[in-house]
Amino acid sequence: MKRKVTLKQIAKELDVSISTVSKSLRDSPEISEETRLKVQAFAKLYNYKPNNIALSLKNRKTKTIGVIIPEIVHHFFSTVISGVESVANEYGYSVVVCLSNESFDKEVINMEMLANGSIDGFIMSLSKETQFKKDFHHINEVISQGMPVVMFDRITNEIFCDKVIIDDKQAAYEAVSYLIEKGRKQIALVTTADYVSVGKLRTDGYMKALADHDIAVNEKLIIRADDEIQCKQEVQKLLEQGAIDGVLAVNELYAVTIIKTANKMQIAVPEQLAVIAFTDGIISQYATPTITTVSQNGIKMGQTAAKMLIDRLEEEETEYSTAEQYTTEVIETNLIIRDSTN
Amino acid sequence: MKRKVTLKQIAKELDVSISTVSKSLRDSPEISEETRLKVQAFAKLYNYKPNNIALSLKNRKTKTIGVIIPEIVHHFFSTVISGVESVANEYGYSVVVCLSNESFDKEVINMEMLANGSIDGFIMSLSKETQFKKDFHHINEVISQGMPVVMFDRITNEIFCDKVIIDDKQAAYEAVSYLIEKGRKQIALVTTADYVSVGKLRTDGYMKALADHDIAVNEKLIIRADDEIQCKQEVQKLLEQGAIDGVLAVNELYAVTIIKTANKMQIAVPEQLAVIAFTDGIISQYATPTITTVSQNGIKMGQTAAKMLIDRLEEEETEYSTAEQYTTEVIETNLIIRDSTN
DNA sequence: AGATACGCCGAAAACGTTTTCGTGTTGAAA
DNA sequence: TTTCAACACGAAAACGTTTTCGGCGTATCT
Repeated sequence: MKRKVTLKQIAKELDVSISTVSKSLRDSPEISEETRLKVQAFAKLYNYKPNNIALSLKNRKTKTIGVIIPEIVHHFFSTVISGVESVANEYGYSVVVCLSNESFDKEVINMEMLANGSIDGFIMSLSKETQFKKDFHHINEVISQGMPVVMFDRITNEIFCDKVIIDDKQAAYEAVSYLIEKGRKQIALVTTADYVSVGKLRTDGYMKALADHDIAVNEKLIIRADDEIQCKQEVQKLLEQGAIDGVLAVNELYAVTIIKTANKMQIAVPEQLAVIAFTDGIISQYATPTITTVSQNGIKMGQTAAKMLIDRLEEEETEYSTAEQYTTEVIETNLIIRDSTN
Repeated sequence: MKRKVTLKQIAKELDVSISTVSKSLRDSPEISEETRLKVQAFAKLYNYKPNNIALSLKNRKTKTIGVIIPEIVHHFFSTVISGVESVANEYGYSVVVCLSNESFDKEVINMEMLANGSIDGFIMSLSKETQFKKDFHHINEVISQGMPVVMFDRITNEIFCDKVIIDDKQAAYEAVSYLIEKGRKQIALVTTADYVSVGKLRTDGYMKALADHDIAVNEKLIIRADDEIQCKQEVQKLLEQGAIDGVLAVNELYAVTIIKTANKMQIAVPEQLAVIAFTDGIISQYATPTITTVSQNGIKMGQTAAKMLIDRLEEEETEYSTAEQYTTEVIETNLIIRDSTN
């Protein structure tokens, strides 16, 4: 078991100073070619690699990005991580992932843990509980310490930082409009509680689409479901009443639940009921019928967020940071037409 | 923008030495109560938190676990991460995730990057390319430097380290046996190339089940598909010949592809074709019909791997490490019966 | 009174780097 | 021969901690 070799050991072995070794390895012109080559050869032989921790301490930067998300077992969030990871790596950054499990406390703990020197900046999406409590002190804390934060998807306007989102309202608007154009007249919206930021926006888009097409909003057709069971029950009621011929579900799980419910009631999808889901994921691609979705492009969100954060980090370096202007990038969505609409 | 406060700053402010501050904050009995309380109050006021990097450098350990997986946009791997994260957090460890994207080179680069002091140990699953090349020098490298490695799921016997796997052979055996018990006689196996370690084992289990039930193995019923398109084509051929009434697919995607193919050919699942998939994930739960699966319990795999690694790390601490015995934990699988079998 | 003990605190080393500055040697120019 | 620049290298500080050791002042014991 040969431990990692350090500059000091090389120096001692070669009977030169640590400085000489360091300079040699960094090809400093201060060092004679003879010494330089000798040191380099020795270092290569012993497979010397500089210690990241020591570098981090010295440079006061870690080249690491912290990502905090509510859940990783969630196709959307994994795609975001995937996107973050790709551009982070491209720029020589590592990624550390922490999960809040939708819990405020865990979100706070994780942030504090990472904020103490472990990372250079954050990319995060708020937990449900945080959105509910509207308590963002932990985020303001790290920002005020000069650590850049980029929020994505589940954001809040109460925090000033860079953000990347999709235009939830517009996306919902387009989805509902599509249903209307296809001749649907009684369109339900199945969403989550309003305190989840995206839920509210999607509801707004739904309403606007109806209004623009001169369809009256029927509050009974707006279902706020906490889980799939509730979703199923509520939708079943509406279907029994023959009250709907189209539905926009706020996520894939709800959409597939709705389709299954309809099937069980001998209601054909898409003939009698057209379904569109937010969040394009695996399920929509493999459900029967395949589901028309609003694609969120998590990869691109992740890539954009990472790029914004890294720009912020490198800009800081050059201390030009009078440009304290935060920006919000909007990632375009698009409707992926599949078999659950016609 | 108030930068994080350090011991040095507190010391200067309070006109004591750095040592005194450090000791006060760690409740050392060396320090008088008066000084101690004064320092603690001041530290609390300025929200002092020790710098992790400095601690890592001093203690030569980072309290961080490195996880390298082939893909994160994959339900199984995300559940594993989720499991790792939960027990890591419980023991005060962070998790940094790197993706190999099934590429050997990226796997090597990521490992070398993390191995230089960034983490205390690895949890990893081999990329396809690595399994194909059978080049494990990068893993042996870190192990020989005294860094513990735990491999899970996609492992190799050529590396000596702790491992956590499922009994792929046994699981396949049980799945096929179940099909046979349900009266299926012509059972196909749809798998991947044999160099993927789990592929080989599952094939073995399939063969053994047939043999134990006195059914001759028909090589034509063993399909090695590189992707879903190939899977579809091959299965379609078999179905046209009426050659099969049951199938074990090595993953969910293949299973759902097979079901869709059958549906299109007016072949009823499960009546005319029973389907079982390896890897219980989202798709199986929401496909139509829902799919009977071999559950892999990624969460538990992750938890077990994390526990093994942490045990290894803390054991090292006490330098009792004569126990250089590596163990392999086998996570039990179970068949989740759904609607694709009867 | 002198020796001893103890309470309280600071200096310094260590972790592994990078970098600035200083210093000794050499050779050439004056 | 003196002066000076160029060259090659080393010492030391710095990043932020923890911890060992030593020291000083006061109180206690003989």
